[in-house]
Amino acid sequence: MTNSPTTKKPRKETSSRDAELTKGRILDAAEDEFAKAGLLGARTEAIAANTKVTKAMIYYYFEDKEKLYQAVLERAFARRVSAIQKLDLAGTPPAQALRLVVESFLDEVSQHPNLSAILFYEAMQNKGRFYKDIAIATLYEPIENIIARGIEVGAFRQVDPRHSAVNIMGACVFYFCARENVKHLWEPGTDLLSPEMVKQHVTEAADFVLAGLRK
Amino acid sequence: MTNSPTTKKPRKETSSRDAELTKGRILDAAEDEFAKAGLLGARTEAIAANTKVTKAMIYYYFEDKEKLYQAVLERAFARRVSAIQKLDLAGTPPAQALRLVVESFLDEVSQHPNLSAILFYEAMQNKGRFYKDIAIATLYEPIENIIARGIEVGAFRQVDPRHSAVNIMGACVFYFCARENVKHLWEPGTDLLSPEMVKQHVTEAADFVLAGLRK
DNA sequence: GTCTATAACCTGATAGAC
DNA sequence: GTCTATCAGGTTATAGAC
Repeated sequence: MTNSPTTKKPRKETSSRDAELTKGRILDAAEDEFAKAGLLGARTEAIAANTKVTKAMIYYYFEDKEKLYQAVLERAFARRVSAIQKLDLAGTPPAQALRLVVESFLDEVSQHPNLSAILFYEAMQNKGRFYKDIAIATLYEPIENIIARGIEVGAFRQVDPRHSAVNIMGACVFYFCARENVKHLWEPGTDLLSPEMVKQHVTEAADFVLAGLRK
Repeated sequence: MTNSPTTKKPRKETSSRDAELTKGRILDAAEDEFAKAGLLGARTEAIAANTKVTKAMIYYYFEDKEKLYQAVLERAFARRVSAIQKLDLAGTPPAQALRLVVESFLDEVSQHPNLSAILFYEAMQNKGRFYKDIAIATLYEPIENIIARGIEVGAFRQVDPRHSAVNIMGACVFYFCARENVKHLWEPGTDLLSPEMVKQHVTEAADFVLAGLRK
């Protein structure tokens, strides 16, 4: 908002003093911490430790822990919303449309694995207190609608679209959420977020979902 | 261990003073609390509040919060182990066997919805620090083996058994874990743990899984 | 076995100097 | 904008009476 011509000028290089940078760093560290521990378990001290500034800065920029949490959710959902808006779901045949949403969602989760964990914590501990409506609108309803359409057209089995949408989400995100646990199923040292592993999961999950509904 | 003949005699009815009863109550309350908040977020105070005894009893019987958590996990897994041992998986054709494990697992989760939440928290927060091995042996490996067999026999598609096992677990438990959030998809006041809703989920999930693998 | 009281510590949040 | 210091309240865990 300041129009001062000095705004863009790099300041002393000694100690970084940049509002946007600091704010961004806090958001990044907070996203990590909330993904690991949820709103309840997250520690502001731990967030600060992964930042190049002190704990006091969290309160300076975000007022309190809960507001910071909401800011993290907002940023994460902004990505989700813009991703889903790019898809022309209504104009695509159901089977293809379903693959589109699932793959779009999985691609995003692959690039931001924190999202699925945060969503899950939010659903489990906070009962969707903060993001309920937007989550339903961007995650479940699009899938539910496609399934309903697919049944009408005779492309999908006679399932309950709502239950199916929920189960599909589960099949998609579980891998990411539980990765630090299920990784023990694979050879020691296997990174479940490596490009190859992620690619395989996306393929497997999308195929699984499509096969599960197809008539 | 005490052989005293007075052991079974009911004591004064005034103030219940029964070791096993108290221990059981603490375990029950703890299971609820850990399912809601995870090891990290759980409050011993909250556990005590849902017991008819005080917080001090938790430490008297279980030493500390982490030991109590482990006791809860052990009890929950004992149920899982005994349930899976009752099934004759090796002697049953793959498709049927898979339906058997999935339904057995879902039935148990239906009756003890806490299990799925605890498993999930354990996987996410604690990275399976406490129950990793037994979880793999009782949850993932049986499914993985059936899938591998089903592919050999030509009953299932050519999938990766390991990835599929993980995705199947996700499709099964997500409904229970996220119930307080996804319930907003249904009419207000809908109880996702009601017998009808649970029955529908079990049917939908089992069908979905089978259809997703069948050739 | 169960309680009350409290110690010891942790964590969110703020004040005030720079 | 950033830091250090610190407070207030919450939380685990224990001591000791009954």
